[in-house]
Formats: sequence, structure tokens, C-alpha cells
Amino acid sequence: MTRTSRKQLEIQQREADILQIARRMLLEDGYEALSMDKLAVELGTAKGTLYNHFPNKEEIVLALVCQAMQVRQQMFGIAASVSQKSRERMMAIGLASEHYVQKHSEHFAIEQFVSNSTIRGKSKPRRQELIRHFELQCMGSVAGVVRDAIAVGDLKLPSMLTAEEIVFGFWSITFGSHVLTYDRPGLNELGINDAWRAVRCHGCAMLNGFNWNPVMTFAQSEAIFAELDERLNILFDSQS
Amino acid sequence: MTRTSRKQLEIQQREADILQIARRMLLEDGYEALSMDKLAVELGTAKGTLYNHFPNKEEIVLALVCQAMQVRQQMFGIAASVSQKSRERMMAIGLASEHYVQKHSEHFAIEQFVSNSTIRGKSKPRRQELIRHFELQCMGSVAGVVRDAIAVGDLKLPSMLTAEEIVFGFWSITFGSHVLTYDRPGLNELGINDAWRAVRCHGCAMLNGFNWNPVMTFAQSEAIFAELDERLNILFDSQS
DNA sequence: ACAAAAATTGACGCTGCGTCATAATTTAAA
DNA sequence: TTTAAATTATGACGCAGCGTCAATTTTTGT
Repeated sequence: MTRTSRKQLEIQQREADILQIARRMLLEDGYEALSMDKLAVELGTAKGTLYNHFPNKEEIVLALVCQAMQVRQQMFGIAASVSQKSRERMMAIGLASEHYVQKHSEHFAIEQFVSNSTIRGKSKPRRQELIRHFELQCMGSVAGVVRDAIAVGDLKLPSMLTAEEIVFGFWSITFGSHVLTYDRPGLNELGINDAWRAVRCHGCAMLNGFNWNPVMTFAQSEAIFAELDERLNILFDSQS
Repeated sequence: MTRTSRKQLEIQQREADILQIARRMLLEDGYEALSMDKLAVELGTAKGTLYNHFPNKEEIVLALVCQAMQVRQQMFGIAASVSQKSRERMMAIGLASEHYVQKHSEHFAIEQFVSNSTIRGKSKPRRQELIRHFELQCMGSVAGVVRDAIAVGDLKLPSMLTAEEIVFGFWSITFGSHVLTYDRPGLNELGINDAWRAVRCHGCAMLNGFNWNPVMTFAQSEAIFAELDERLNILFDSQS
């Protein structure tokens, strides 16, 4: 019994090691630099052993993406419950996303690898579902806030849109801005001094444009963001 | 003289052929499927000849990206001049972007390959500058509209933001939504029935949130979008 | 203790990128 | 037209990476 579990643990531990090393390689030198041969050498085993854990290179990357999305999803969940007021909850989720990109950029960067590439198709359905699951949960967190806002009367759903389509808009602007900010070199030299604050302002403008109560100025919005940020930092720190 | 130019033309023609074939390969089967060997076979020359035209694989992709961005930039330029009213010009650029993704998806898809990848670094500075140039021109088209709007009094620039940061917000939402729409499978099954219209609504909400005159309802906005779309289609068609 | 099952190994086949010495072709001058 | 120099074309080669598999070692269960 003790021997079984020892071997089991050894294998589990190695899986974690593999992911750790793979993540470092990816972040240091990009997707091309992730080599199964080198990974095996660094792990201290033969290459064949790697393939007992993952059927191919893509699955390793996908596993890392799963880890990343899980972190994100947890942060979204926390953010969605940081306040009672629907608009503040929405803002908090935006902040969580910002926080995720800035303080967990190792995860965010890895999410990016998969969004474009041919990686998706080569993985087992199992992992695809998992990723979809986390995506759905993130979507769900935000959609919940929207529905609550409608129920409470803070937001009147435009006849043209579903609640999910409202979410999609905010998803787009945060996703878009974070991708642009993260891997576009030299936005600063284009007159974009503080992309993060700019996006918060745009989010505020959009919320105002939907008449999401309480409507507020950018200055008021920034003050609330500051408060929320403090509260979130405490929650996030206590989490990890 | 005739013989020189004949050889010259033959070489130019081949460069176009290379790009044509490479584009098809990329679109059909993704980045991994772009093989220099196969490309040479299909071109009907030896592999070495390819390397007389492009120093490496990445340069080919970058060349395709340049073509793509040039198309986009031209469409933006046309859109920015389709109306006198600043808000309509802004909407037109959004439409142009939508049009670009939908009707020139072969170019849009190729832009995506380069945004993440390790491709960027491996190319000659010359090509990097060219890409930056087109990016600047697109940015410039939109920033021009914003500045005009401010000058005319349609928009009051918030004290917190620069004109370029305003552009950045709209860039983010269009870029983000188009990437999400294009390569996220099954948005429809998430309750997002018409992502395109949703984004137009969000854009409208954002413009309203900035008090960009004339403020309008989503329904009014859609009507104007329809008009603009007609006008743009004529212009775009006559262009190509 | 021992046989069956599971895990490990690393050489092997294959594909792909980029190079380079050699060959073919084009250009330009005599 | 002839011919030498310059340009262009060729494809075999070196190298690296992915995934496989038969042979070997280790673990498990009896």
C-alpha cells in the first residue's frame, strides 16, 4: 500500500514538474523553444517517459492553459462577490482581469499561445471540454452580474441584446485591450500613456451608455476602482 | 533591354506566386502546414530559389501580413471620409473593420498569425517598419476623426484621456470582438446570437457614454449603420 | 518468490529548415 | 558573334525536433 502510493505520488509529482519546466521554457523563449527533447533532459528522464504523461506537445500546452484559466476563473468568482452593487461588481471583474494580466502574466501569456494557433485541434476532447468549462464559468460569473442588475433594476436590458451579448461587449474590450497592451510593443510612443486607466474609462463610458445605475463620471469611477482594488487585493492575497 | 525586363518580370511574378501559394497553405491548414519544401514543389522550383526571394519562412508570413494591413489601412481611409459628421465617420470605421473581417477574412486570418508568435523577431527591420507604418496609418485615420470631433465640438475630450487613448478604447473593442468572433468556436451556443450587431451596440453605447454628438438610441444607430454600409459597399467595390 | 503488469529507455524513422558548392543561365563588353 | 563575369537555380547535406516501439527494468499482486 505504501509502495503503491509512493509510485503514484512520484508520477503525480513528475507531471507537475513537467508543467513547471514547460511553462518556464514557453515564457522564456516562446512556443518554438518548447522542445520535448530538452524538456526530457531537464526533467532527467528519457523522452519516452514524457509521452506516458502527455500524448503530444500540444497537450502540455493545453494543460498549462487549463491551469491558467482556472486561476482566472477563481479571480472572477471572487470579484463578482466583492460588492452588493451590480455596477461595482461589474467594475470589480474588470479589475480582476487587469490584475490577472499584471500579476499573473505567466498565466495570461500562456493563454495567448493557444488562442491563435493550431494547438487547439490536436488535443484530446477531454481537455477541450475542460477549457470550455472554465470559459463558461467566467462567462457565467459576468452574466450573473448582468442578470442581477436587470433584476434589481440597475440596468434595463436593451431590446436588441441578450444578457450574454452584453457580457460579450465587456469581454471584447477587456480581452482586446489586454492583448494589445501585453504584446504590442511601444503603445506608449503612440500617445497612449496609461492604457489600463484608459480602458477603465472606456468601461465606465460603456456602462454609462447602457444607463447602468448609478451613472457616474470618470473621476467618481476611478475613486470606486481604487476602493475595489484595495478590497480585491486583500481577497486575492489571502487566496494564494 | 527586352530580355532584362523579361527576367525581372519573371522574378517579380514568382514572388507574387510564392505569396499566393503560401497564403493558401496558411489558410487551409494553419501555420505548421506552411512548409518550404512543399511550397517549392508547388511552385515548381528548387527550394534554394525560394531563399533568393525570402531569407526565411517568417519573412514570407510577414510579407503576407503587410499585404493584409495595407488592405485594411485603405479601407479605414475610405471609411473615414465617407461622411462629414464625426460620429458617423467613427461608425464607418467600425463598419470597415467588420467588413474587413467578414469579406477579407483571408487577410484578417493572416494578421492573427503574427500577433502572438515568435514570428515577429525573426524578420528584417525593413519589414517591421512597414508593418508599424500601416499600423500607424490606421491609428492615424481614427485619431484624425477624434481630433476633428473635438475641434467641431461633437466631443469634449475628458480631462483624463488623450485623443489616442480614446482611439485605443475603440481599437480594443473592435479588435477584441473580432478576434473572439473569428476564432472562438460556438459563441452562438453561449447566447450570443449576433456578435456583430452586439458590438455595434456596444460601440454606440460607448460613444453615448462619451457624449459624442449626436447621442442616439441603438435603433437609430442601426439605421445609420445600414445607410453607411450601403455607401461603403459601393466605395469598397469600386476600389477593388 | 515469482509471474504478470506497468513504466522506462533511447535508438530510429520521418519531416522540416536553411546552407552551400556546383551547375545553368543571363548580362555586358569586346 | 564570342566570351568572360555576374546572376540565378539546384538539390544533397547537416542539423534539430516530434513521436514510436521493441527491448529492458521496475513495480505490483499473489
